[in-house]
Amino acid sequence: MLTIGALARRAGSKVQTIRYYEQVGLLKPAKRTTGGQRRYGVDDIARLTFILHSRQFGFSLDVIRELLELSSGSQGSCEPATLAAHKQLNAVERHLSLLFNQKKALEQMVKGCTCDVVASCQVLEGLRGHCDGPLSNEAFGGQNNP
Amino acid sequence: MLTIGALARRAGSKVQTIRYYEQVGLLKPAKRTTGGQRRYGVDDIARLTFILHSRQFGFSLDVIRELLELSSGSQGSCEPATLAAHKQLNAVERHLSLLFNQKKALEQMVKGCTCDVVASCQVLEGLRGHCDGPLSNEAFGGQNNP
DNA sequence: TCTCCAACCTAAAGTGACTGTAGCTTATCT
DNA sequence: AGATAAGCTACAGTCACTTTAGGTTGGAGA
Repeated sequence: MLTIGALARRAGSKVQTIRYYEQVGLLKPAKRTTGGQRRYGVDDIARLTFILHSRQFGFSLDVIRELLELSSGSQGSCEPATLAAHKQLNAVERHLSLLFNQKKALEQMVKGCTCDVVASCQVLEGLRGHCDGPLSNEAFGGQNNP
Repeated sequence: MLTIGALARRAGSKVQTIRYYEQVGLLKPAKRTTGGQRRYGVDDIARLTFILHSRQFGFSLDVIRELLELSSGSQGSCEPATLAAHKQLNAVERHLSLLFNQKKALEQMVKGCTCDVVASCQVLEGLRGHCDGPLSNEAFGGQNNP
């Protein structure tokens, strides 16, 4: 039986995060000592690990809730899981291309600025939007509603 | 003189966002009609545009506040701006590599899953962490404290 | 002039996924 | 028995908005 601190060290999370996951129903209410302290077993380690891994993949807590339920029964189709993974992959790819454009535009801005006074600073000019190059809106793929 | 709705359409933001930016002090309190409605001029368009552009680069509102102040005076060094841009570039690059690893791991997971039952689903297995491949923690570059 | 209604207003709460704080209690070690 | 690390709850704070509720204004058509 692990204390909450030991579980946190084991799984690589923070104590508060574990309490938070219990609070929002991702972890089942832990067993308690007579004094009211939480104690955890092997199942709890596995469940927390599942959640933390899923978070690293970027899944939302709501999706993780579904994945946990799916994973706990061993019967039935895994389609919801693969569907969620596909969706997440798409989201990550969209996010990636957005960030990549940010990176390119920032690089241009930083490279372009050889000045040292505000009046002619390429960075500030870029932010003002008085330029046609890769700093214009189009650099971001014209995504208004993400 | 533009209404808040016209300004929003012009600059490509939402009405609520404009009011929010005023509330947190990024936009100066707008002129008002006798009835209390906001009216905007050319300066306001420029300032809002600056903010929106900066947000597209991923700058936080606090940083944008500084950039605005810097930009409004034309004297002085632009070093704080280039410094902020460098920092932002670094942050974007870190974020990119994290996302790239997420993408690779998700692709592996999705590609690997040819099953259709929960018991042998590669996606769920990957989340459980019972595998050594690119789905393990190392796939994320071991970044615990970002 | 009257009426209508889209567009405006404020204040406050909600979002996601935690993190931090205050003030107290428990478990363990010596 | 006393010290103290680690635990507990409840609630506020973070960021950058978004949503909601309930009321008011401005301009256009009849």
